[in-house]
Amino acid sequence: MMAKNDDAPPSRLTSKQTWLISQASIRAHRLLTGALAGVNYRGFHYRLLAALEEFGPASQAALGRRTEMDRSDVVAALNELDDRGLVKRAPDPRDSRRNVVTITSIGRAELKRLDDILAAVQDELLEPLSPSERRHLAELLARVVAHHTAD
Amino acid sequence: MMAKNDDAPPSRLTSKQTWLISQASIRAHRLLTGALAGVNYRGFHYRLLAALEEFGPASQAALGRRTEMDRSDVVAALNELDDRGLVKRAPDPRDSRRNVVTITSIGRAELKRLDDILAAVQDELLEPLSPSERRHLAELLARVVAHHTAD
DNA sequence: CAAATTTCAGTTCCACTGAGATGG
DNA sequence: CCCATCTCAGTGAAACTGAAATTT
Repeated sequence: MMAKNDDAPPSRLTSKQTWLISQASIRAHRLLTGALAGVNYRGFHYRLLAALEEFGPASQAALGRRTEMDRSDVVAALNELDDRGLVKRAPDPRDSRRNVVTITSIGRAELKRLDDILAAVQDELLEPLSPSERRHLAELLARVVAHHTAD
Repeated sequence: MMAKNDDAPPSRLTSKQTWLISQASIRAHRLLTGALAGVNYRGFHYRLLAALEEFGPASQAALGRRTEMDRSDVVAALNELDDRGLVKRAPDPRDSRRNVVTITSIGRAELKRLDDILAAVQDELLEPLSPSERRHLAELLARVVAHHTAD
């Protein structure tokens, strides 16, 4: 007997906004991790570099809060960035419990390179949408996210 | 020294659609798993019941394809549904490699109950959006997802 | 003494892989 | 012989937990 098309998901799922968001997120995640893996980075590397470049030197605990990473994972990720010379760690003279983490000039250059790569990912993800539709999507999502974000 | 607000994510992230989608997906996932956990279900239970109710009795392999679940996980999830009397498994008389899985009347009743719960979740997730905005969001996401879905 | 930071080691959860048994 | 199915056991990654050491 011929193989039927037995891989279509049930319409109960496909009609739900939660499902659409989840599917879109899976696709976005794939594009993103794929693009970063191509240049030997992971998402949290970018998040850490972005936080350091925007807010300046910070403790590891503060970086964890900003990037929503676990304290243990921050340690490991910073080890890797340190090994590549993208960040520097130094003891905080004002609070010796802390390390002050600073982005290096190499780190800034790499961040710029990653910016370009991620911009291309945004473009690829939203290819079927017009510029105004992309803005509208972002605005709607931002309102949903803000509404469910506790302060 | 006063604690600064050191938990805001970098704008490099918050401005990216991939980030917004991912954040929205995390929120949606939380609402969904929370609501289902409240009545002792998991997402894949609903997906399996929905597939069975829409497409009729199916083999476990086919269910795995439809619900995008791993073959191993389908086995475990069906064991649970079977234990609760929501599905029945019987050997396929036409192909004895297969089990034919059928939803029971109890299963249908439970699916209805879950439908109501999930409808409430959609509503809660999209609370800040008007009906027409919700439709627009769904339409934009559907186009993005379709574009990145291989046939 | 209570709280915060860095770090390591261990746990838990999930998705997936491999392989055996059965059968088409 | 090759492929599909069901099942279980095991692997590996990711996020988190606990606790120790240090300092505020």
